[in-house]
Amino acid sequence: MAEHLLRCDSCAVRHRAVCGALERDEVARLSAIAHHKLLPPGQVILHDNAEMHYFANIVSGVVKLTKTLADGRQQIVGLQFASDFLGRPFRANSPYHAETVTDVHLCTYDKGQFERLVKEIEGFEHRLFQNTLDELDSAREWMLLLGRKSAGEKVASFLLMVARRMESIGCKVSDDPERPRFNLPLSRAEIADFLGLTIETVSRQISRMKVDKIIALEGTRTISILDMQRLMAAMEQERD
Amino acid sequence: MAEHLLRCDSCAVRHRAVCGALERDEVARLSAIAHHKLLPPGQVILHDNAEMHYFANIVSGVVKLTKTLADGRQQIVGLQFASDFLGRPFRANSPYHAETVTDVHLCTYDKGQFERLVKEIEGFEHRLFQNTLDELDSAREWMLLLGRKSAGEKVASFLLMVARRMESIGCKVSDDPERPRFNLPLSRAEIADFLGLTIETVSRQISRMKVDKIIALEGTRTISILDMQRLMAAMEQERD
DNA sequence: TATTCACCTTGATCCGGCTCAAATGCCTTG
DNA sequence: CAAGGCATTTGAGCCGGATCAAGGTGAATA
Repeated sequence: MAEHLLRCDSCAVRHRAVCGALERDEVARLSAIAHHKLLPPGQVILHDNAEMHYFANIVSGVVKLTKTLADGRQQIVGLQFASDFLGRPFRANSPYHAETVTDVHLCTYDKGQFERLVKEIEGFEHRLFQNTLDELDSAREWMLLLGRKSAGEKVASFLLMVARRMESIGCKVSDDPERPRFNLPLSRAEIADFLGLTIETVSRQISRMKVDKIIALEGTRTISILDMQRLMAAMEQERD
Repeated sequence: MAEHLLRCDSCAVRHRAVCGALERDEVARLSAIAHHKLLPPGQVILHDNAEMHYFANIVSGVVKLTKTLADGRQQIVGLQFASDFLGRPFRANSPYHAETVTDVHLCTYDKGQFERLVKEIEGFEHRLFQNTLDELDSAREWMLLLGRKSAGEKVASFLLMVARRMESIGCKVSDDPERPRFNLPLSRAEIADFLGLTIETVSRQISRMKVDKIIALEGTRTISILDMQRLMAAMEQERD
């Protein structure tokens, strides 16, 4: 656990991610109890059902939430990006496992202190609640994907989701909105675990999209979307 | 829409399902704004992305939440039983479709009045928040099932989930905890949509469990679990 | 430059669950 | 009780994605 602990002094901008509706002095109160942690890839943040001792904002990097069956089959049940919140207010533990996917910069808060602030600051819990509703929406969106989409549709949906997320946190490599270019944060194995597929199937679908000139690869992690129209068509839209 | 509207006068017990931590007089305030609705099976409660005009407690019956792809493939993303809450506080609309599965008795609240009460009553929003965290946990549990479990494991998990839910709301038919007996609220088609399978596969798995003497059927909807041990083994446990 | 090792791709084969088709309940209505 | 109509079961065959098995690639180390 080679974690660096730094004083949090100047990340108020990031704190707004959790508490956008809060007043300036309330953000300051949050900053006052925050510490920073820098974690390498593959670091376990939270063991299955273990007690959680802190909350955190992701300042940069990607965290995966996973669930695993007794025989080792694994499913990624959530992906958290910069500005996402990590932790379950007023719950002792969580029924899943959280692990860094890339280098991750966390802004952490002691559980007790944080929960006290949540109670004291008007509208704070409301905001966390709305965050959780968003997470629930994404989870259900992903249930539709897992239950009903083909391998090709799954991979297309995944690439679009990552492109959108990377765009929104300013991690895109290119500037052309019609031809996004970005670094995949996940390995093929992790993509497979997210989509309910095998590594081989993911690889084959990506290769096919490359042959079809829908995407281009540089190395294995940098992806350019060449034909947004066809990528979106490959995803199969929702009705209504 | 053959809906019956009744005055809600004596369902304070049910209201506690939403607001268990509330004081007696606060429950009374909730009762004061409540109306009852009786809906037949197959009734749409909420269209995809439509605006929602009310909140509701389910007093009895089962409601399914579904998402559908453009070509008609459907996935059930949530099942709500008696005492569950329906609606998204402070959200205008929902990205899914809600429909009755059985006869459903709803205790409904006008959106505006309800949200006013949520703001006024100390701890009410907190409780709704915790409910939503539970829903998020179930959704993620189901993602593991959809992405990584085999057909047999899916059906076993489903039967156990329904048995547990029916038990907890007092809808069991038999009293032997080792040999639960209950009426399946869902058709084979709905089970398939819940598990990401086809009708035929669901039917075959159920038939196999019948042959294996793990369960017994009376008609097509009444199920007895004969061998809880083997049913739980068939489900494949989670690690940790 | 060579070596290693982890990750990724590609090929060949297999199989679980899907599709298509038909038969069998089971409830409803006359 | 018969007839009709839906839900469910059962069968036969197929196919998408899994599995098994080599290769290829690229970054880190020697």
